[in-house]
This record gives sequence, C-alpha cells and structure tokens, in this order.
Amino acid sequence: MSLTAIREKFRKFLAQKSLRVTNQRLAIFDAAFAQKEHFTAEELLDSARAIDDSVSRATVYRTLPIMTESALLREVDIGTGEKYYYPNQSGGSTQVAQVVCVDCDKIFEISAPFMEWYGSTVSSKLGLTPVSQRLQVSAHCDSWRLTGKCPRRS
Amino acid sequence: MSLTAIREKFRKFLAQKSLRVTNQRLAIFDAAFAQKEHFTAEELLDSARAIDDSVSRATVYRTLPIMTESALLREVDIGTGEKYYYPNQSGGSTQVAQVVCVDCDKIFEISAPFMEWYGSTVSSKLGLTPVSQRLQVSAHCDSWRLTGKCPRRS
DNA sequence: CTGCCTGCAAACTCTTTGCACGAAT
DNA sequence: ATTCGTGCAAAGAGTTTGCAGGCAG
Repeated sequence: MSLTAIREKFRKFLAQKSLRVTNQRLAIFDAAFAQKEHFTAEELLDSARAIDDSVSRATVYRTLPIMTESALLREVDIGTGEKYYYPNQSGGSTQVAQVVCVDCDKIFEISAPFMEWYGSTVSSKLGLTPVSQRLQVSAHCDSWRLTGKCPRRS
Repeated sequence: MSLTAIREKFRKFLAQKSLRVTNQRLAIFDAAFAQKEHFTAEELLDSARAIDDSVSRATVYRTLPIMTESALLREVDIGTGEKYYYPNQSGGSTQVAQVVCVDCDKIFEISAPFMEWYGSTVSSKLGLTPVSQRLQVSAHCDSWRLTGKCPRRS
C-alpha cells in the first residue's frame, strides 16, 4: 500500500468516526509513517514538531489511540515503562511476536501465526474467548555476550 | 514444599547474600505466601501491615526484587501499569504463559514449555541469546460475552 | 456558528530514592 | 560498634486530564 493510499485511509477513518482532520493530526500521521524503527510517543512528538511545530505532547498522546484503533499503527509494550509504536504497513492484523534486545531495546517483529491457535485452544479450556495474544522473547545480542557491549547501545 | 521449608529457604537466601533478617522482611514474606491469588505491591503492603504495622511501602518495593531474585516470587507484567506477583510454590523455573481476563484482570497461569524452544529458535536466527520469554493471552470470560458482565468484576 | 480540538500545565499512578534514625549482626 | 535496613516524603517517568481559547465542518 502506498503512503498516499494510507494517508487517505486515515482521512476516511477520521471522517467515518466524525473526527476532524486537523493539521496536527496530519503532521503526527506523517511523522509516524516516516519512522524507520519502532518509536515512542516522545520521539513521535519530536518528529511531528519538525513538520508542524504547533503539535503538543497532549495531542500526540490523544492521537496515538486513534491511529492504533484504526490499525494504522501497532502498539508494543515490552515492559520498559514506555510504549512503542510502528506503522502497520501490511494493513492486516497479522500475528506477530517480538524479540527484544535487553541491551539496546531494539525490537524485532517476527511473524507467529500459531499464536492465535494457541490463544483459542488455551482460552476455550478456561471458558474464555480470546481477544489478543502477545509473545515476547528478551535476548542479549551475541556481541554483548562476547565483548560485553551492544553495538547499538550508548 | 511446606511453608516453613520455604520460609527457611528465604532465611538462607538472605544470609547467603549477607542481607539481614528483619521483622519487616519476614512479615512481607508471610503476607506474600498467604495470598491466594496474584497480588500487587499495594495489596501486599496491606497484608504485610496486618502482620506488622511498621511495614512501609518503600520496604515492600525494596523487598519484592529480593524475593523475585530468589525465585520465591514470580513477577508478571500484563501491561496494566502495575506489576503482579505470586508465590512460586514449585520452586523450579517452569515456563508459564498467562491468560488474562480483560474484564476483571484475573490471571491464569498455564504451563507452556514450548516457549523456551521457540525463544531459542527465533533468537539464534537473529544472532541473539535468549534471556526469557513471555506469552500472554487476553480474553473475555464467556459470561461477559453472554450477559455483558464479568462475574468477578465490580 | 457550534462544538470538537488544541496547548498548557497540573494531576495521576506506580515506583524509586535521599536522608536521618533504628535495629541486626 | 558497625553497617545495613527502615520510614517518610519528595522525586521520577510516562501518561492523562481540566480548562479556556481556536479552528474545522
């Protein structure tokens, strides 16, 4: 899906939910889809301000849930206190696991279709209906194991 | 393992690490092992104070990592902001997944030995060495689906 | 024009920390 | 007698929210 097509999808989502298309929301959208890695709210704020310096932290925090709901962004919580986001290029609701480097917090997204099967199997045994599942692996990079340093870390 | 045996294990762990056996630490220990469900730091504080009312929030927060390190407690982060804990009766380091009811936050612990295999497989492909893995399924209880109410919820 | 959106700053939640006192070894 | 552990209260991090003014529809 092209960037303009996705931006159009965002406009439509806003319209459909009777939400207004503001410059700030568009700036945040553009900033989000310009990211190459997972990003935090704070990083998104910086990028969005480079596009439209009137964007405030509050608006970023108010816009993120909208973009997550509309499946434009994915939210990842790796338990570090802050949430990470990344553009959902695929458009679908693919099941993904994360491998997280505990040294630099880099996140790798790994397709894990079996997760959904596991979720249903385990839930039904408990009389529950699964909503979502997450699978995360924390790991050291091998260079850390060998040299005590993570190449991506300060 | 009996409760007194576990309490003894706690004393030994403290001694071995040159940590002092204080009334507060023992009260927190007893409070933790009296819990029937997963509990939060705040809940543990309440229970511990019922045993020794001199226990402070700070000491609970300082003791939890000690008990987690010593494998007496397990820590679970389900992404709700606060961490949950529960006594590790088994003594071992079993791989467990969680099924979490999104209505009442009840946590079910499910044995999932394959997680470790998955973690190593996926990590090695990325040149990483796995440290830990977590698998969580969020679900509604069926009574919520049918009646719109969760039996355990306010 | 109406009412949603916005920026600002204060509030919030959970957890951590600096300090001086008190207790375990 | 040391030194670690403690309670208290303040600080911290990330996120949310109340309010008065601003802009989209």
